[in-house]
Amino acid sequence: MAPQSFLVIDGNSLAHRAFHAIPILSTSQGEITNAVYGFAAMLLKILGERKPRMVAVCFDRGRITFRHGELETYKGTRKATPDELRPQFPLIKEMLSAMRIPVLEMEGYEADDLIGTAVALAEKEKISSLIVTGDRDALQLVSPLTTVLLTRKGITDLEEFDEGRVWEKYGLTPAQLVDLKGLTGDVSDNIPGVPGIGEKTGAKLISEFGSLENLLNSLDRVNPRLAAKIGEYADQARLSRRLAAIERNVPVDFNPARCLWEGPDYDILLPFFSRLEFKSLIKVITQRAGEDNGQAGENRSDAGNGRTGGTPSLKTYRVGYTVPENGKDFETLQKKMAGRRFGLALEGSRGEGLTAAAVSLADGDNFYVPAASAGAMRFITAAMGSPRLEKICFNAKSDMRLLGEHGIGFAGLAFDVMIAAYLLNPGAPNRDINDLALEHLNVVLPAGGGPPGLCARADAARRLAPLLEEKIKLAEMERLYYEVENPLVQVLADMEAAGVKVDAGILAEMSAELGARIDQLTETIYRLAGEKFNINSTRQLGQILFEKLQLPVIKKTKTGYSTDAAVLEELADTHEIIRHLILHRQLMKLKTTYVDGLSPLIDPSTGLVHTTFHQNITATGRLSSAEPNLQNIPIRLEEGRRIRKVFKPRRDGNVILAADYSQIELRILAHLAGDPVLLEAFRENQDIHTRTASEVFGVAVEEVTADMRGRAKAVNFGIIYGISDFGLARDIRVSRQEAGRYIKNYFERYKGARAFIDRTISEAREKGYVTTILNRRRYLPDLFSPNKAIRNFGERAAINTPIQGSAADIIKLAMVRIWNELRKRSLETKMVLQVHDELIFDVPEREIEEVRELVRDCMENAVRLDVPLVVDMKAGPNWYDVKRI
DNA sequence: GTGTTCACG
DNA sequence: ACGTACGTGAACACC
Repeated sequence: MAPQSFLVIDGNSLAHRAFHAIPILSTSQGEITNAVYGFAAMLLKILGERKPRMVAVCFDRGRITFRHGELETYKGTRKATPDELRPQFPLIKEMLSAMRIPVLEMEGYEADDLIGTAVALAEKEKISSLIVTGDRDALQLVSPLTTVLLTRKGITDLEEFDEGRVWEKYGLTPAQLVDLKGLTGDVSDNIPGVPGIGEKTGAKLISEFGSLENLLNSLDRVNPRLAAKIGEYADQARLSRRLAAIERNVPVDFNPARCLWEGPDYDILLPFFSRLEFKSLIKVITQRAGEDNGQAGENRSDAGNGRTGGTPSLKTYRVGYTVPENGKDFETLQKKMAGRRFGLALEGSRGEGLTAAAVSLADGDNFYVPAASAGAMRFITAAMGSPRLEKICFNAKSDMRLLGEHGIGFAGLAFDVMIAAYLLNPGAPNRDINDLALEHLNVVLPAGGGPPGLCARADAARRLAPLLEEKIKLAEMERLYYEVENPLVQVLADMEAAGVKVDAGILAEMSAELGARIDQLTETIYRLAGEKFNINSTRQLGQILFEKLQLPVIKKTKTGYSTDAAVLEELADTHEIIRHLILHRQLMKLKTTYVDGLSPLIDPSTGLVHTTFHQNITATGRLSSAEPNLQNIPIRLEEGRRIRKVFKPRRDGNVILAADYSQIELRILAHLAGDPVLLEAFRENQDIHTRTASEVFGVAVEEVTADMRGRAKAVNFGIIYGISDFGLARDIRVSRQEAGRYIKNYFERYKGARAFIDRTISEAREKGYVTTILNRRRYLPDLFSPNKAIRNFGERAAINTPIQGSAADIIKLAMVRIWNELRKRSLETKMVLQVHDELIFDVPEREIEEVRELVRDCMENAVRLDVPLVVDMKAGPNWYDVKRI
């Protein structure tokens, strides 16, 4: 775009386009923001690419415009603005104000007319303009100085029209487009035109006669049938032309110079984006501001003094700091730190190791300690290891792991800001410390490390802690925080650091064997298909199965044929190829994900794999595991279960101990629901699925068959997930009616469960969130969605979360107690994995009995419920060959 | 980056 | 009339 340039945006058009192009997004509090997001994203993209000197956004104002004076039914067929979009207009205007972009609107005029007027004024001053809209009518404004960007689909696909492009596309000049509209009318604006004349005929006529008026005056030269029709509707055509013509002379007090754009007011825009949770846009603008800033670290004054190029600078957060250099400095610092909580931030990475530490004692009283000298390392080691020195961190576990690589211990975690923010809203997208500082402290932390960056982060952590602590207190999550989540940080750090031994030799054998079998299957599949293709490509596979081989289509995905396991299962009898495909899929999964996926993650010097446990990911309070994910190692099918053979104790003389809670989620349901039948079943330690079968099918416990028990088991799971007859039917392959009867019977026998579900949902609607037994909280904005499917989803989550989340509370509490107990007794046993309801230990044989009892005690007595908690124990030479003990 | 599939509790 | 069990992470294909 030329330097002297004016960007004019049709705000209504862009808002509608954004609304339809972006799926419904909402903040964690349920405010719908998709149009604001799409609008902002488009705007930022265009501003970044075109770098205009002036910007304005035009909006329609008032339902009745001057055009209604000409034609009452003008735009009479327009649909009302959707309910989800309407409240987003004020937000869009708020955003524009923060962007410091003027909004033009005027009673009785449409955005188009204001745009026409704005570019007309610009043209008078020889200023070039770029119009952004989704409305093709704007093409009539194209001129040597004015181009139009039309949105095509999505929010990034734009088509640029100058005079040449208009001619190419329509064979008409921009001005003639208005005449064309006079003939053809416009369905969407309810402009009549001449009935029976469409785009093709109309364009031919206008191009031949030059204008509508010329055509109407020369009807004798048109073929008679057409001429008669046009003659009959001549007045209507003239009216239509007037309606279609964009007004370029709106009496508006405006000139382009008023639209000089000096860039956003970041102090307003960033908190605004933060409030709407536009994390990605915050990234975009902070980055852009940084680039435009030129030399980092300097704040230029911005507004008012003429432009020197680029956007005004972002006010980044600057903190003072000192760099201790000699033994005396460290001594002074150490004294200063005594008895005070301090913010801590570490710099470095796995591999390069610790490079620096920052300590924040008070506003402006920060210290940057490069980890280069022996003196610095002595200081760091002493400070980190002292439990009396209370640390405030953001993601302390990663600090602990980093220090651990240098053999430096960590103690005295007073507060982890990341974990606290997670507890306050586990459903929110994970925030890094930059986001939290922006949201709660209203400051933008400097990007990058070094003294300013690291000290600012230590400082931010220190300042964030009391704010989040207060919120934790208000939400009554102090016990959950201080007795569970905060101590768990250290526990998880130790588990990760300990790692699990993996037998690389067995892994290599498995890889070779699986590879050979997969190759054989591949050959067979190619032969049966009659050609080679990529079996892993669902698209290519779909073509082979459903087009070439003409197998019946069972299910479609939104992009094509579904070929998932359920579909293949159903096709098993229709073609020999299917059973080979099923096996191929299964073996491929094992080889790529578990066998070959695991190998590169083994530390070659120790033979250990170190997963990362994420404590701030799930919406329910569970942990997750990644790189590698050791929480989804196969067990259900024997073929996959064998993978577990490679996980073994770290040394000869140790064994793997696995302790898992028996039916913990159903026990929690019994407790929460207070259902008499469930309570009795668990108090008498009955087989719960058999008991459920007996209740649902109305037979004595002794009469329950294996099949009945299997169905009852599915019903029990269904209850925990927020059952539907459809889902249950699909799972156990009975008719939907049949499934419906099971559910009905269930709730008749388990009235407490029914009451629990109803009570939980209505309470969730009232409060906007649900809670677990340790008062963990999950907000459920989905409950208030206008979309029924989404609302149902929210209701199922409302039922499931107290159950799944309470189970997470309980095992986390048990982990903390076990870790403390192992330590207190100086046992060598290491806790190495947690798999939601199961803990895995690496235990020296001599400790096995003591550890078994210790673990059982801590797990079974982690909390007191109205039903007993029961733990099953297994031990063996690897994770596969474990036997009950 | 998104969609599909599939492994676990 | 619609879309359907809850919660995750990883590999692959394809844009």
